[in-house]
Amino acid sequence: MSPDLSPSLDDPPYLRGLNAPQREAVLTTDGPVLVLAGAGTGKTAALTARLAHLIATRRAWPSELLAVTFTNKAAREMRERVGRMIGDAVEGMPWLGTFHSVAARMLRRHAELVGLQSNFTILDTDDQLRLLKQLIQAAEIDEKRWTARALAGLIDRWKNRGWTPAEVDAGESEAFASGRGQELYAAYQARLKAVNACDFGDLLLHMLVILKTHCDVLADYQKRFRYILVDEYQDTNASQYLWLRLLAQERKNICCVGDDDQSIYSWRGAEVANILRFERDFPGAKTIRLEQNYRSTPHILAAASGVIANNGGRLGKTLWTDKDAGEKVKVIGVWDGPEEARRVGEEIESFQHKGGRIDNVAILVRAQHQTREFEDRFIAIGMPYRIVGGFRFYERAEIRDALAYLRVIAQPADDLAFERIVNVPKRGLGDKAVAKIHQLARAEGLPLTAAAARMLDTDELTSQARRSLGNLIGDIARWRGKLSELPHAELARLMLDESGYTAMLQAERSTEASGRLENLTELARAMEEYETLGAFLEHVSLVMDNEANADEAKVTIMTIHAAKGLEFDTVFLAGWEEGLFPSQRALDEGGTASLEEERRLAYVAITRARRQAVIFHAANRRIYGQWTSSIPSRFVNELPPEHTATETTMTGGESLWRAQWSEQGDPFAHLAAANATRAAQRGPGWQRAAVKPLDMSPQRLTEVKNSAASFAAKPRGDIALGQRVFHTKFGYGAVAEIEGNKLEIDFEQAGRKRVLDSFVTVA
DNA sequence: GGTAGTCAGTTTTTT
DNA sequence: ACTGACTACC
Repeated sequence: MSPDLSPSLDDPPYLRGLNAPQREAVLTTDGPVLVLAGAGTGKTAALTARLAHLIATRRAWPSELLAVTFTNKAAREMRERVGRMIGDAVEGMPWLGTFHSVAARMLRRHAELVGLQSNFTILDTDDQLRLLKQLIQAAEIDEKRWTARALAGLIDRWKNRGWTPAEVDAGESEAFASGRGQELYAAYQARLKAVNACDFGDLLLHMLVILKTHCDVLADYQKRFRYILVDEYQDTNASQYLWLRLLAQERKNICCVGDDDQSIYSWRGAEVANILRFERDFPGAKTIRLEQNYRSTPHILAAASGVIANNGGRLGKTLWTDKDAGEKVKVIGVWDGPEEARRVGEEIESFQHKGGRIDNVAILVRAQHQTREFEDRFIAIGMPYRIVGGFRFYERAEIRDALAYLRVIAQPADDLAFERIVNVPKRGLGDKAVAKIHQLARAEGLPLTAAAARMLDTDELTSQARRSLGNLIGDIARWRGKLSELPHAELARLMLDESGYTAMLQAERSTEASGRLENLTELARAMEEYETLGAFLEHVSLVMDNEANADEAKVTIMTIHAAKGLEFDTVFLAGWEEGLFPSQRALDEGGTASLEEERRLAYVAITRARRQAVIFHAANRRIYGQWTSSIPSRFVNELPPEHTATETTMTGGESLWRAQWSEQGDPFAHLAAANATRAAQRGPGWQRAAVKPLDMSPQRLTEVKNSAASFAAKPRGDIALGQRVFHTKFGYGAVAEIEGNKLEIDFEQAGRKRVLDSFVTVA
């Protein structure tokens, strides 16, 4: 059945203004659909109309639609636009969100199936690295040669591919510390489970494992989701792909929207192959191409098309527009970085004098460090600017500290949070004391807060440290008690005061410190918008964006990656030089595949412009403090000359550079994407297993809350009264009394002390 | 146990 | 050039 695509007066509002392919994308509701949407072709309009259509025609209730995006921004935009079409019904769309937020929502309902409690913590990169570092040290691996960052990257890659530790083969494992990668991955997962936490990759991987191994859970979701909608499909990784394929298998009503030419995230696991083989994955799939561009002028489109045409293996689209030709793409060669910044500044000023609004102007760079040059210049000339990316609100140290306090209260097993705050502000609990607590926690299998509480009954710590730790533990217990009485924002303020954190910042008396205090006030205020502390912490870990001053008109400076999905009247594309863009790393390591991704980046960059794109390249650039001469990017040469206007500030002109520049062949012509199928074959099959309903009763939650304090002592068998033992601090002694795992020992040098049995060895 | 000075590693980034 | 981590000192 083919839907009627001709516009008519009876059209519901959501169809108005859509062109024929867009209407087809909306009205082809059943069966698999792939929408290939080129840059600026009204993809989001079609997507939101499709959701509205499904709801308006009663094909599905809002709660029966699964709609996933990659960024919170895209999710928010979709929610708003659907809301405008269908009104409040959008409130009932719990499954519209990012992959990670949807997966987290699911995982909280089934956490126990992978050994977590439903209030699990979602770790950020910082926590993750600290944890991995501990594991690397514990495994006695040289942490200089094998860094935590490298391991984190590797584990992330494995998770992106949908591999649990058991699915990592020896060859892959070889990639870290001579084959110990898998072992460390397994240890990491065990530690995460022990502290009731997971990382971003786990949100998807755990859900994938659950769907694979619990077919009743899978069947439930397959039944629930009548229609599935996926945005930016070219950015999905293997694990997301497998997750989608499982969920769509039953009804096969899956609509994926994407553009293979805009796939720029392979370095974080995205596999363009997913979109390229959609028709094979879902036989009978209908492919719809959106090719009419509503954004850019013909010159800009032609320039972008000319560049991207150099890539192989594309699905192929021909963008067209009915706009007037407009201005050619300008290519400007300059002497060095500072001159580039100066020229851009001048161009913007003249744009301003002609009546242009500078919030319609963006400077796009390849790498974050390039933003500095522009920042310096704009400060000098008083041009208002805004740098997107960089430090986000929730990544600031003071915010992370405050969050760690909250996590210690909300999630008793969260050792990483405890470690972060144990000596912030300084309370005389340094590495030595923390190491002791760690040792005990490990020996007894306790969370750190519980181990610390136990430690207070002993003479292990110096009296000063003990007093200090006692106060902290007492405070934590008190705060936990207040959790049920006090609004959580109030509790946060109370904690920051009572812990001495605010006082610490006040004592600093610097401008930064007062900014930090303001940030903390802001944090507490943000908390008021959330029902529970748990909901707030979830928001923070999933939605790390910074919504601040958007009022004043400013020039936007950002990376090309950050600009994806945005558009501006005028776009300045800086640093188009070999080694910078395409990046040296892409040239050295990734072969053709990397180079093609850089080229897609160039395509994304050019297509951000509505009216004018200006490309810069400098002859000299300072890289890591060294001045280096550079040649124009090959992408400059790929621009069709009839659509560009070239200009140079150098004598001799651009031909000088072109003469130096010679075509470079590519020695690497391979890149395997062979792993997705492998993971699918490896699955443990469709085992039957009972699913316990999630217990969210108050009793259960209290149990969880108290569990930190209620671990039973396990006395060890090799110690009896009178046993001669050795203690690293107090030396040799004889056991005088035993009470559970607490010992009274008469030490030969130090006298009688109370210690825990895990600190002594039989002498 | 806390603080000041020396040395390596430097894309892109969202969740 | 810059940042973060580690070592040497107080």
